Amino acid sequence: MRALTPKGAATRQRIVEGAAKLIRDHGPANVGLDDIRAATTTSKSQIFHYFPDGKADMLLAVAAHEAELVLAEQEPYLSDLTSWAQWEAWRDRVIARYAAQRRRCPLSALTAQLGLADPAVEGIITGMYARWHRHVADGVRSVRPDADAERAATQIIGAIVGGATMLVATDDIRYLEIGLTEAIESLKNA
Amino acid sequence: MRALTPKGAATRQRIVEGAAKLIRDHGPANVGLDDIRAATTTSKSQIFHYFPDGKADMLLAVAAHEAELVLAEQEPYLSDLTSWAQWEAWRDRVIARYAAQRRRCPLSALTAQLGLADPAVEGIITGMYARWHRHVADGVRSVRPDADAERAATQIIGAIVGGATMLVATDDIRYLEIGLTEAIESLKNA
DNA sequence: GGCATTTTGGACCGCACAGTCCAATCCACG
DNA sequence: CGTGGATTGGACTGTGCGGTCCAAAATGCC
Repeated sequence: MRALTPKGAATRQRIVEGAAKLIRDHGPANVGLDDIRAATTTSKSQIFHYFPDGKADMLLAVAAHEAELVLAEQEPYLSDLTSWAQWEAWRDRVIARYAAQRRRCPLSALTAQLGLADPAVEGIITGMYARWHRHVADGVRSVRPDADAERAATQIIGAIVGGATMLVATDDIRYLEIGLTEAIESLKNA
Repeated sequence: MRALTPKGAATRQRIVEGAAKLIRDHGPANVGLDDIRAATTTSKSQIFHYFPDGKADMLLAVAAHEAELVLAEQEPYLSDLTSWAQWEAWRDRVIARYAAQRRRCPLSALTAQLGLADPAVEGIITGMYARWHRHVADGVRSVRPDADAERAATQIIGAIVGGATMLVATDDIRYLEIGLTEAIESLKNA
């Protein structure tokens, strides 16, 4: 891929963000290139110009964008889980975020839908979870040096993913609220 | 819908089960009517004969079938969580089951993919979760009469769903193992 | 056995949608 | 300015797939 002029880069960006939003709102299965074209005021040729391998190529960029978003949304807390107060601020931020987005959930769209077919997307997802896991495990170590940090991080992330999945499936936020709260609680009492 | 002769009922059943298996293996998005036709040695007209409203109609039957399966797999333990030994047997059964099916997961296919578009399928799913929740809450009450049974059941089911989702996404069983084990553990120490 | 109904086969239709192509325009740089 | 590459518009193509249709075979019923 040759150099991209500022204008080109902006167009590419507009496509990725527009597509990401559509996919979040309607699910990957219900979003066609024409929808993306319409929502981003671009033309077919632009999509294929910036994503030579077509839709799969673009979905890869969307996945990377969304994976970044999932972690970015949790900052600055996620990188600094060094006190119980920070842990609680993080938990509240996560819950508030998911309560707000409700079913438009980048995490669920990524994990449960985008990653299914394409191994490349799968790689992005596992990478995202690895980074997430590392942050949480670091946090565990700083408040509970004696605990099994890997195990605790696995439990906590599992609770969030379960909560997000149930939120999308049943529109009920309690699975996330209770699951995450209890996971942190059990860490405190370890 | 008029009466169905035994032969007709058998064909209908064959279609539902064949479709369910294909969907479990390849995901709803990657299964077409022709695949189902081929896998069940039926013809297009049979599918539309037994499911007049077409694919959506058939997916509804598949969803009901799979929802039944998810709960049936957990029996006889799920209906009789009256001692810690039963709880542990149930936990082991659930983990073994998911470890065996790995990514071919009826629960995830239902929750994260089938239910997205069709409100009728969504109803089946919420009904399934309601039944599941009731069983688990009953179990909690019988071993921990003092605990908040609704809250505990929510936590436990959330952990399983999270574990199943992560199993599909990353092929890692530990999210389920650890999540479910710790959720039950925290119930014991409540 | 004969009539009605259900069941089955498979050709056919139409559309949605990813992907192609080429000509028109914009822009950087000499 | 003028030239070449980047960018854009949009018509067009091919096809995969859900859905329709009708006629033939099997089955149930009296």
